Amino acid sequence: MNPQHKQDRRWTRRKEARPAELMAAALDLFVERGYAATRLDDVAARAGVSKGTLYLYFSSKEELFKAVIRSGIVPLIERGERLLEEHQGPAHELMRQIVFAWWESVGDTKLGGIPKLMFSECRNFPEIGKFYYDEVISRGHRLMQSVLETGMKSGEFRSMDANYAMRLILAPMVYLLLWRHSFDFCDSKHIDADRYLEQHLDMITSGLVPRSHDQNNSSMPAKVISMGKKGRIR
Amino acid sequence: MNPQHKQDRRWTRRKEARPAELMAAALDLFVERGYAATRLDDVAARAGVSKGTLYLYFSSKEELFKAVIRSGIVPLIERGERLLEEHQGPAHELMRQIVFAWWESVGDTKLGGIPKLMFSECRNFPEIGKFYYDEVISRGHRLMQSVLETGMKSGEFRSMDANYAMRLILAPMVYLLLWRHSFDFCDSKHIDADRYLEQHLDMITSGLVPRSHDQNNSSMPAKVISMGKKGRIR
DNA sequence: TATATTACTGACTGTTCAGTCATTTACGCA
DNA sequence: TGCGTAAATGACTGAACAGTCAGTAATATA
Repeated sequence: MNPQHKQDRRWTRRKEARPAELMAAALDLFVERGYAATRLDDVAARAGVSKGTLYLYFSSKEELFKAVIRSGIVPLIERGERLLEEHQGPAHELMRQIVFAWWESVGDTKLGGIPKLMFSECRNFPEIGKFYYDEVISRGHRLMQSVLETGMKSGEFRSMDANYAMRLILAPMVYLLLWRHSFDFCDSKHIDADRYLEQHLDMITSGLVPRSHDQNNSSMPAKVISMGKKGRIR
Repeated sequence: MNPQHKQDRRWTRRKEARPAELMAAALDLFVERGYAATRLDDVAARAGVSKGTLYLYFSSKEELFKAVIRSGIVPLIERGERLLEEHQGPAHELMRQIVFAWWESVGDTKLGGIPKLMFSECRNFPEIGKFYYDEVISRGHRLMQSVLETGMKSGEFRSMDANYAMRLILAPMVYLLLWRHSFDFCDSKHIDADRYLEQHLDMITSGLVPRSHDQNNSSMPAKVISMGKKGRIR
């Protein structure tokens, strides 16, 4: 009836929605192809606008990239920090909670592509790299290190260098993410993330070596193993 | 005296040496800037030739990239496999040996940039990614998994899923490499690789939880910790 | 020393793509 | 209903760069 029906219009004004849509499209493509190989024409097309419109909202490709990173991760790290503040009870429980919460909200999500992107591009964009390091990585590090230190103080964990331990616990988690976004497509044995994380938690708490009475064996006690030629455990 | 002295020549013929020099230059620049951001003019310049010469030896940028990857890693994985064949004695010793040999010959070397490169680019070059996966990653995986299975059979390690354990042991190693080639420059606390690897070996063998008599504590036994809500240890 | 061969050069081409801007279209408001 | 303005367009520009090739200079051979 109405000759000016919505369908007739070549486009509509949607000032409010554009930035978020453009950022979502950009995240998809950056993750899929990497920064350099992503064309802004494609980003615009996926967001349903023309390239000119993109430039109304972002002044350059680099600014768009920054915005994507910023908006993707700020809320997440804050959530982790809240978990730490509010937690009561044993440290290993908190650790477990953080590991799986992180996987559900980042790893198993589109956002999981951001760390991969940052690892790939941070040398080409040191400024963004520094931003990501300060706002995400270092805060994540501090978070996990606090958990460990709490556990060591209470005697729940044996005492060791918390800085290195923190890195060794986070490494397999981040590595899983990177793997998913790079070589997973080659891998015939697809990794079950829950099982991987479960076994990770198990290994770092129990170690590879059998507990004293678990079964007979010819192995040396753990202490000796850890004191090889370069033994440096302070 | 001699008017045709070597210094007077604009260039000399060095057919044999060119490919290796070009590949070395390319490795440097690919690692430093990534694949897309590396210009072939710069590669040629660093190798002391013109771009035309580069094309005498490599038919395209992608072919050059492949050649760099291929020549860098083939010898290394073979060395690891030889270690496994020849080894006598406890598995943890072999593991230790592999970890540090790998670090010395790859991690602490220009070659250490290759894994970073491959993680960054393998989605853009699936063919090269597949090649790298088949020739390097899967062989590395098989190697470490054999070590673990040997140790489990002898009772030196407690039995668990060797595929996942293998990944969890390799992850912090590769992660260290990736870190070095990306965020390390942001990090005020530079990681001491030996110490990191040492603590890694220690943690996976001994775990975080204190041994029975180490000290009093309020922690739960390790078995309980590993059997949380999603317990899936087969 | 003269000639043939080929490693090497570097200016050139064609393409791709970030970023621009004159024009067109939607829409709030009088 | 028409007018002003702001949103959106898409053809265009200029720079960067992979890949080419006609020409040049080093070296082998005679």
